Amino acid sequence: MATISEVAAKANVSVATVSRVLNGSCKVSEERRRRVLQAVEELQYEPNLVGRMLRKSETRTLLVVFSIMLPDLIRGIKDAAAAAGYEVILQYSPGPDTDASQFAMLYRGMADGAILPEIQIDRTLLASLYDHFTIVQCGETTNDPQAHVVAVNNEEIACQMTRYLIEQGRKRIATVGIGDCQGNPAYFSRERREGARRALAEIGIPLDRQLHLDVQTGYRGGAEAADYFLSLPERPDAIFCFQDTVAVGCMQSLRRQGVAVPEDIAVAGFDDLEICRFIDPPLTSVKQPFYEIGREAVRTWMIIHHDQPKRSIGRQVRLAARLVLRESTGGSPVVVD
Amino acid sequence: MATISEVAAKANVSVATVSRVLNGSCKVSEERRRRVLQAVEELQYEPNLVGRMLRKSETRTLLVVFSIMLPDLIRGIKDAAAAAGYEVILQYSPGPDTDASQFAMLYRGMADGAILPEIQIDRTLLASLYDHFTIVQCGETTNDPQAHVVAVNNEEIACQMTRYLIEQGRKRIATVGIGDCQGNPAYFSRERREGARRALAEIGIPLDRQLHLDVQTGYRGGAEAADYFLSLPERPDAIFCFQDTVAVGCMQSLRRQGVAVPEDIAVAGFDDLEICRFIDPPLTSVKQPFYEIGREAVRTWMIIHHDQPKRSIGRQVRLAARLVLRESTGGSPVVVD
DNA sequence: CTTTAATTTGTAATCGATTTCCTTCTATTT
DNA sequence: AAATAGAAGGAAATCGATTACAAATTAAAG
Repeated sequence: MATISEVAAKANVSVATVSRVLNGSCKVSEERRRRVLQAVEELQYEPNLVGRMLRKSETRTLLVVFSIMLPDLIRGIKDAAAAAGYEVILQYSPGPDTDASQFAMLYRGMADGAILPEIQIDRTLLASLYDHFTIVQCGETTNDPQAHVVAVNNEEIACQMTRYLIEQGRKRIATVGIGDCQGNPAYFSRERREGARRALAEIGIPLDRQLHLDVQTGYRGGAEAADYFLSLPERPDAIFCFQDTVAVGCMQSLRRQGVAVPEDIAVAGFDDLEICRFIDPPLTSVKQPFYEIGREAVRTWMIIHHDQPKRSIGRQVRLAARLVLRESTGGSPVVVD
Repeated sequence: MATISEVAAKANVSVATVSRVLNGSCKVSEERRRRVLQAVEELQYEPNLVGRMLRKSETRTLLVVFSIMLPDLIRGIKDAAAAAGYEVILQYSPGPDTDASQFAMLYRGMADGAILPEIQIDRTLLASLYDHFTIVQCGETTNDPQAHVVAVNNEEIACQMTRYLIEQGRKRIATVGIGDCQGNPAYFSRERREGARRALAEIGIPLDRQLHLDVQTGYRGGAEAADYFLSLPERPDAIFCFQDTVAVGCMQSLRRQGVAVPEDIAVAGFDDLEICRFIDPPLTSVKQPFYEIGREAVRTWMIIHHDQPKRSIGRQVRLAARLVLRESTGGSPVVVD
């Protein structure tokens, strides 16, 4: 790989001139500019990012730590970052709790800040990240007024979904949320459950503790939830899972035990992953605008990073989601806006 | 974030001494070492990777460009990289063809080399990558003897799967491979198809061109394949898809059109993703040892990078896969080693 | 008690880029 | 033709770490 001095030597100019040609400060004569560009071409020169980062004390790189792969969200992040001249580096953090090791890139100066999509993380660790860097969370929410969050309006859309289930004649409506290792529900689960509670309250049904539990993310968690509900003396007639993978696992376990979906128990999910259309019965879900969430998260990051005095009020963006109705909840399949 | 000079100032030593304490060259007096470690502790100092990379002209970072998310594979890569003292940065490259922009990190000096899991990529681009960097491919294969590849023995295991389908009484066995935008099949598809061909040849059935096609990766490709097969005058009685997502899409389309799986048509997949156990009927598949593939890919990278003269013979590692038999192919569900 | 060897420590160069500062050159004005 | 303003380009500092080399200190040997 060629360096700037090799380009300078080949073009017979100083390194300063090469840098000026490539970075726009346009006080370079046409003749020299041509020579430089030709040398760049011939040597296939690409400026070394490490050198630039060091000199500028800025990496122009965003760290994205994700726990579940949402292609549209990643695309939204990448597109918005590219538009702002930033690189993106991804870190995969499996498991319900994200630990400090995932942020080594941040602490060691390889990124200017981070976007945390759908990440559950210890409050203390999160606070220390906020102290040192610009951090934007998305998907997962929080009640911390200083946090920067981009997410859908969980409570509202969960309320709508629950109302829809009620319209379909369901009365014993269960919910399955996502919890971390210690069994604390994710904050988005609380919001969604609150929406469900509100819809039930509207028709005078109080919250039945038995019908609401939190599991770990993934198919297995859904299967466990189904087994639990089937063990109850009074089974639910609808199960609203706060993630599609959980709903898929739930449906599988119900079917295996001879329970018909949606006839005996309706099942709804959340996220509207592609799999929803490809399982049997197709799964009713909540479509999150993942691409827009990713894009907004980066825009928010840019705003905070450039304009914001440290540790002021958090910026919280809520986007609209919509119901996607399919066969798993009975009724006729439509998309409700 | 503190720098090495701040640590040096606080400990009242030179920066060289701080570096020596932290990098092991152990000729530092106990007294000074203690002072340095205390300053490091108090300032929460973490060496800046950008500075280190520049000085050492080495990033100790691997770029991983992936097109489909395989958690175990990523874990295998991360674990092996960490064991060798390397960082990993992920890049997501959706779509069937990976273009040069995904490798900017490499060309701009942010990584020493790359691992390419399940990546389909233009030969010319790949060759130019091999010219400049240490590259290891995994999952996807190639017939280039200079390439470094870690993968399962596709032909052998596909042959076994096809034999199993034949044992189950199937005779018209179709295959669905993965192709890129131009319709060229991925190399792993060719290998798997050759295995299927061999198994059919063993019982005297010649290859029927009509029964073998390539689609784009994902559920939709599988649905398209199913539609095509159902349009044939003589339908197949088994469909062997070379990716699980394709098989899932295929089954959905078959079911929607009233075709019973496995009674009318058996379906088998490849990869043994978690979803296989959670759809109905559970999907027979080929279990790839993804964690080991990731680990071997990194080990291979290290060997090539440190020992190898440029552009010598490629290192090709083949690992064993095994059949996972479930209801989608009839028969009794078992795992065959 | 000196001389020499061994060990520890600090100074300064280095990696590749950007940018400040200063010099050189050209063009304009009087 | 001289004076001055303005433009263009080069030399050198800078970012944060590592490390070769030189200097300083200590230990060992005579």
